[in-house]
Amino acid sequence: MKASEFYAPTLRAVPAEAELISHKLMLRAGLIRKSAGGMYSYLPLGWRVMKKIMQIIREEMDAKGGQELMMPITQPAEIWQESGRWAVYGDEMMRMKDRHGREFCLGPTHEEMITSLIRGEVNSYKQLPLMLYQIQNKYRDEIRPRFGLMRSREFVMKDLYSFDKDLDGMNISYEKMYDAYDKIFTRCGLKFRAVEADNGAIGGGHSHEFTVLAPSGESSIAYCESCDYAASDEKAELKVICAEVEEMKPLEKVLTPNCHTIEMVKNYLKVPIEKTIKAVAFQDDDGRLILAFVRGDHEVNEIKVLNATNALHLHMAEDSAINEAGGCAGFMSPIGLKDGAAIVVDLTVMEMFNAVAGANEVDTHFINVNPKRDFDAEKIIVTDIRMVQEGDPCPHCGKSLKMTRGIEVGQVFTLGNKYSKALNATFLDENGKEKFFEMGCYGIGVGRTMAAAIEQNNDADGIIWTRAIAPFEVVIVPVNAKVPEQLDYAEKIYDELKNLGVDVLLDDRTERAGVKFKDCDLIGYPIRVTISPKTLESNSVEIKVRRSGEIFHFDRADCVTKIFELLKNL
RNA sequence: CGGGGUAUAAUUCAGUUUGGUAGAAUGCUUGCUUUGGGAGCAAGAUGCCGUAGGUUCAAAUCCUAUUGCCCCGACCA
Repeated sequence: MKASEFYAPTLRAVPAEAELISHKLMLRAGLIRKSAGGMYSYLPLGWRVMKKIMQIIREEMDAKGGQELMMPITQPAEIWQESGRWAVYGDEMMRMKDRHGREFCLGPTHEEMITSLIRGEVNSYKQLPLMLYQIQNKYRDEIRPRFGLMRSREFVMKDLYSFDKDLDGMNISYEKMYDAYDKIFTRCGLKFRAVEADNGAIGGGHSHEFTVLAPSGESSIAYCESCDYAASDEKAELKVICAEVEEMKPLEKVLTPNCHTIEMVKNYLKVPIEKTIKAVAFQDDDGRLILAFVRGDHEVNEIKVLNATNALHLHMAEDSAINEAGGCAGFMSPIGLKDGAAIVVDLTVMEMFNAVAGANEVDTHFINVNPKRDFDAEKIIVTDIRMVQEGDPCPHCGKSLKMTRGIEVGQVFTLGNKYSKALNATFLDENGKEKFFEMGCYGIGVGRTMAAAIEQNNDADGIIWTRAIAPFEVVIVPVNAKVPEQLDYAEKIYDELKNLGVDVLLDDRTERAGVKFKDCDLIGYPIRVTISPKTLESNSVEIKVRRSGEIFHFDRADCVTKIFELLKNL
């Protein structure tokens, strides 16, 4: 490809709409343009990257036995009504009617579609397992689209669905996909983690989110550097932290005037924060009071509290509800509460000795609280309800966990028979017995993967592509394309590289050298080959590696081979 | 849906307070010079001042409504 004929409009000024580095660079480098909130055109340069990522995905899907197909974007309401999700999906679904008034939606996902396609056609265990996928636009009318391709309303997604005859088969399919995802994101040159996720209401199986590590990401994760454990902050399991065993002293009430925060209590009583017990009061939708207790330096994880109490939603409790239960805001204690409130105590709290806790009276705290002795075991729920913190021990290997932020680029999920059951999709097993398919679904956000790659690989000058997904692997720059010797020389190297199968761009534009260099850095081609009067004179070429900034001078005779070798490590 | 911001040239932004002929830089076109890190000189083209009402002799500017976009939050997974 010749740059003089290639449509790659770069911008000098940073568009005002972009906040995120990757978003700014995608606009400046001419990869994408916005048409409406959360809707983007992919320009030739951006689409080249998308196609390379899709190709990697296809190769890895096919390697696991996946078969590509293509389903309609527009889906009839009936199948969604059948699964019960037409009503549930809400405003996030883009809906429309045809001229006859029939209802349709633009597919936010394709479980219903693929299941209705399979049922009736696949009716024997002999046809299983089956893995079908497509790469297609998805539509989700997000409340707040943001960060360019990170959260958009129309986006390219690879979605694969697996069908198995039993749970063992389903788990094998899951493992295959997990492995494929690992290979895909590794090939894309991303630093990522497979993060343990909870699949909530769907239940029954496993779920992992593949998360690219980036400070700008929307999800927060805890991970271990010593083993491969990683989990989202809300899902990270935590082990008990045992305090040193002490002799239990008698429980005692002390006055703590105006000390309604842990910080104040700690300072007033001059005790370390690890010796205090903190209370957080919630109410659920039914008005039930839920009291959560964690160590003073810990934070309550609302999701875990939710799960421990089977509540649907939590909000901060009204003072009146606290008083009714016999408590006192700011001085809450599990000791001496009336029945009715759910009391959830973190595991670590139970291991504390001679601690400080509220006394359910104004300006009063207990000292020498020993939960094992003083809490009424019958009335409390003891479980892990704290939020993970940097330095917490890894549940797998015990080393310190680290916290980071990340971008979720893919997810693998087992569905069991949720959809096959809802849509009555069955087959006959070895015994002639009718069974529901055991399914799994596996998605990758292609645009988000591109954005994440940029987010993770850039500098002040622009993008730094990994060779595998770079729009071009090599760019050849004759510093003055008006000089025939330079252009001829460049064209010969261009042809030779092309013959070797290298994806190469010849920047034959008659721009000044500075403009071309700036564009090269901005767009981020892994290797730049410069042709100038100096290199012509010595019959050589100058090579610049974008990522390292290294500069090499190769003889004309073997430069093509050397460039080819260099590429292998990029 | 709540809070905040914003809308003027292809892009980034002045101009709005105090109403009076639409501005700059970059980009674009043409010519000459220049050619290893976003060149110089000269000549150009480019605007429903988001939209709709209102006030006024006169509105980019004041008033009302409305819409788009950006950020924070809630919601959703």
